[in-house]
Amino acid sequence: MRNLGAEHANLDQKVHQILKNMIMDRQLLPGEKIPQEKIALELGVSRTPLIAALKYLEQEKLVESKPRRGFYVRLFSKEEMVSIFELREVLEGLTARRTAQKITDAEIEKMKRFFTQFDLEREITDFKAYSREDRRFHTFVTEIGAKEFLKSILETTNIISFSYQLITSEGLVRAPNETIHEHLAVIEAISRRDPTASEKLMRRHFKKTIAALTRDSKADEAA
Amino acid sequence: MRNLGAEHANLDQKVHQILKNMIMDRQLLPGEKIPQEKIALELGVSRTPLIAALKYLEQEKLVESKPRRGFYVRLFSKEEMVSIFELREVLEGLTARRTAQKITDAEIEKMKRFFTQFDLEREITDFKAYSREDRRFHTFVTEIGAKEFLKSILETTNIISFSYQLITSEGLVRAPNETIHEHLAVIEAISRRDPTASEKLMRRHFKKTIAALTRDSKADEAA
DNA sequence: TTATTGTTTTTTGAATTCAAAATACAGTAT
DNA sequence: ATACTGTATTTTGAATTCAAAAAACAATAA
Repeated sequence: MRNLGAEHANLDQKVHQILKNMIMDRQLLPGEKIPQEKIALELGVSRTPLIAALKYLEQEKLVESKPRRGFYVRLFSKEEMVSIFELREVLEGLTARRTAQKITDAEIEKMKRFFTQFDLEREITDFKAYSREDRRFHTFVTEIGAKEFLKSILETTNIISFSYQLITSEGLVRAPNETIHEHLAVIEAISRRDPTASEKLMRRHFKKTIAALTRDSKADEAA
Repeated sequence: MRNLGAEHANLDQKVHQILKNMIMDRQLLPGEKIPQEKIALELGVSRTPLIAALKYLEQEKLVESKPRRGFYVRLFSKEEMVSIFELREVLEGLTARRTAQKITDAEIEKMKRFFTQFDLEREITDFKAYSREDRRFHTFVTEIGAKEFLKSILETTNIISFSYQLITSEGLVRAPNETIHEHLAVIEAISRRDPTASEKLMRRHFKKTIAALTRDSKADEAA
């Protein structure tokens, strides 16, 4: 029962971050009800900042409120997942374009080191490491290319797709050996500072994931 | 002092909508501080649902909270406005594509009636009517093409650009006689059910607005 | 006059309280 | 045993309360 109260000026963000982590770590499962009294006690705060955080998460679509019932961890349908990736397709496409325009030489060097830990000749089996690198890469591009606004929107969709990856865990949406080449192609285009190609490649990358999601079952790709 | 309390199960949304309207109607001006006690009294509710609504608006970027200072109506820099339109460019581009795929015959008929009130041969001088029609048209397309997710994001960006139009009021970003043709072209492409053309035209429509915004001053276009 | 310091008032962030609604439970009837 | 009804408990949505911080103001010093 770590006591957070009476330390920071505004508890909302802190509680928000903790809840977000709890959802991502699957301490709170999709569909599950969120026990307010219990969690408030656990964190050593009152229900007030907790509810504020829950309402924030509701807008982020990570949580759902049923009136007079309480808050529940949100559960995504496949249709919604497709919608989320469609969003990322256009948004991160735009981001890639801007990144190609703004990136510095030093950042290019940094970017080129992404995914170098993986051997292209062999099959990539460490899904966890790969999806972590995936996330780090997309975050990196976003940091450079997105203005405050876009970033806050992308953070939402990012986190959602992250939580999705954990859900279908073990099997990612697509095989790393397939997607790594797309990632490398994006890196190459941004390194060349080619905005149009960067955007196109980033969108293509997502389009393929969308196609994979749309193919009825998902039994095939993992191995 | 209309009393809202003790009527609906959840006051947050109601207060939220009222505040949103107050901002759009410019009863609360950009940069101005929002007096909580006063407004709570005016609406006949306590500060609790009011603060919840303010936090919602903060996520929508219509309001800004300075810790220990209170909430202020947000004021947008030109750079942010460009960022907002860039967002709309890709998002509504995607929406137009989906609309072209999903639209029914009846909806096409409805859509074709947009902007018919204006005479293409003459100069359009009723900016207010035109920008209302503009908003209605974009909302119409969004309704059809966007899934819940996209829609909630577009609502934010939409409303922001709306409030912007009021700010530069009188002079819109671009002259109606210029933009009306782009609108008609989008309508035509969607009527043909051509997804690619629809997306391209919608994006081009926004690209031009972005270009206009980027051109240093805005003294030229209105007349 | 203009700064500077100390005091009062206001306003915020958060806890607590409270009534209404929903849920869980127990006892009875079928 | 199962269904139904009425009561107790829990939990929610919202008001109220409270301490700490900020702003407004007044009095004094430069």
